[in-house]
Amino acid sequence: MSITVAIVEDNPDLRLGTLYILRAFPGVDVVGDYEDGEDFLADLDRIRPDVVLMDIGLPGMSGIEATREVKRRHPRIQVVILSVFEDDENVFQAICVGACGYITKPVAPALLQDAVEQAFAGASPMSPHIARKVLELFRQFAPPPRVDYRLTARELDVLEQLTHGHDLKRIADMLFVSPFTVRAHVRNIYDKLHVHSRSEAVAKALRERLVPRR
Amino acid sequence: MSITVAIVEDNPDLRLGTLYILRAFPGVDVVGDYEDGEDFLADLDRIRPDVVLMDIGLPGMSGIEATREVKRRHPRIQVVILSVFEDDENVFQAICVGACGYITKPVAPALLQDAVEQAFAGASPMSPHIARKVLELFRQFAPPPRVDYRLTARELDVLEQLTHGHDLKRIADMLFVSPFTVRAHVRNIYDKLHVHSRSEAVAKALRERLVPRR
DNA sequence: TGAAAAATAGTCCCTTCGATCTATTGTCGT
DNA sequence: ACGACAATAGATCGAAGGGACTATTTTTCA
Repeated sequence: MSITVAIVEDNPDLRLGTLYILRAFPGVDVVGDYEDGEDFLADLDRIRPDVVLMDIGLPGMSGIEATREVKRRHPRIQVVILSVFEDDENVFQAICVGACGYITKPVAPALLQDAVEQAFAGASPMSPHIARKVLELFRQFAPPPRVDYRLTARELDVLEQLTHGHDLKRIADMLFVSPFTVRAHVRNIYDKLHVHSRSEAVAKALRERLVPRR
Repeated sequence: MSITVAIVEDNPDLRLGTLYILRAFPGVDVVGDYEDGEDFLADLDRIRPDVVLMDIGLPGMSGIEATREVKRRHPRIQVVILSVFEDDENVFQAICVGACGYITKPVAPALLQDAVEQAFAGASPMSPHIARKVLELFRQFAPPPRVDYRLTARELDVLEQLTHGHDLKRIADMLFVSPFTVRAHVRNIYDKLHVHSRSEAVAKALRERLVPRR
């Protein structure tokens, strides 16, 4: 039983090159090659490949959007991004829409075979440079070594309300205290965070995860 | 100029095996091998390797803890985890303490050389299975898909400055325009984001990643 | 059981902000 | 060449915020 693969790549040379390279490998069966996302998605339900090799820079819909649609319709299909782009935004988007791998072009033939097999086996083929980007992005979202500003529980209550954009009066109402009290807490928060305005405090609270993100 | 490498691995066979394998490669210079984290850290300031190959399951302090200390003292040192563990928790911890790569043992000699060179070059050597785990972990922390509020480039400039806590005058100075102009942009931002205060706009910008988080 | 810390409430003064306007210039796409 | 939109600049007014204070009550904890 071969691994069925579809290729989505607008550059004819790259598309055909990839096609012929994969044909050389036993165990891999290319069931379709497409020059844009629309054509591919029109065929998707019929061909149902195990693995999709997806370019990002396509005419019409982008490879990111096409990937989103693939995963929406067939979550078990493994999509590997093959792209010249390696900027944070594309990597981030690719992960978020459900790509299982990300390789920068050009791809050596042996790596291409590895990528298909790894993707099919439930692993993630990924270029080392991309992996680094993923790690860096990850650290942005993971709980960072949080600094202890010695905020009291009440101060954290107030700070969280500040991040919801409420003014002193509204916060006072929600916490059942006087606006003067809230103001006092806010002042203490400013001192402890070493900031001088509401927006700076809110930014620090969110960037350093002093309060829940949502 | 060789890449200097330190090895931390308690199993003598694996440690010496790794050592001798790396010795076979020109361009790589093993400057120390250690059987636990404490010994390694005692030598760290003296040997200052470019790359550390770190086991996780060590006697005494774990490789995770040792990695945290390495990155605290020398942030530019690249630590690659070599471990038999591939559970979510170890992968997660390794990333959080600053490891730049994660490879599961046993490691083929050629991969070992690649790993050292990639780590030194600012990339991240990572086994495909680990990469998959990282992607899955990433999606657990992934923020919601970014909404397009149709903010203009200039409005995004202003919004980003707001998240740094600056007031209108300072932002005006930095963007070389009048405070009135900044004020106008801020108003348009409020309209588009459907918010009514500075802190609410800042919170929305950071929570929904409309501006870089750091 | 005290002292320290936190939470509470208040005043005064000045600055900044937010809402609502008008208006000119520049740029992009059809 | 025109319309739509963006960027720029400005006025006015009341509301809210921020700095610098004081002061009482409650909680915590050694």
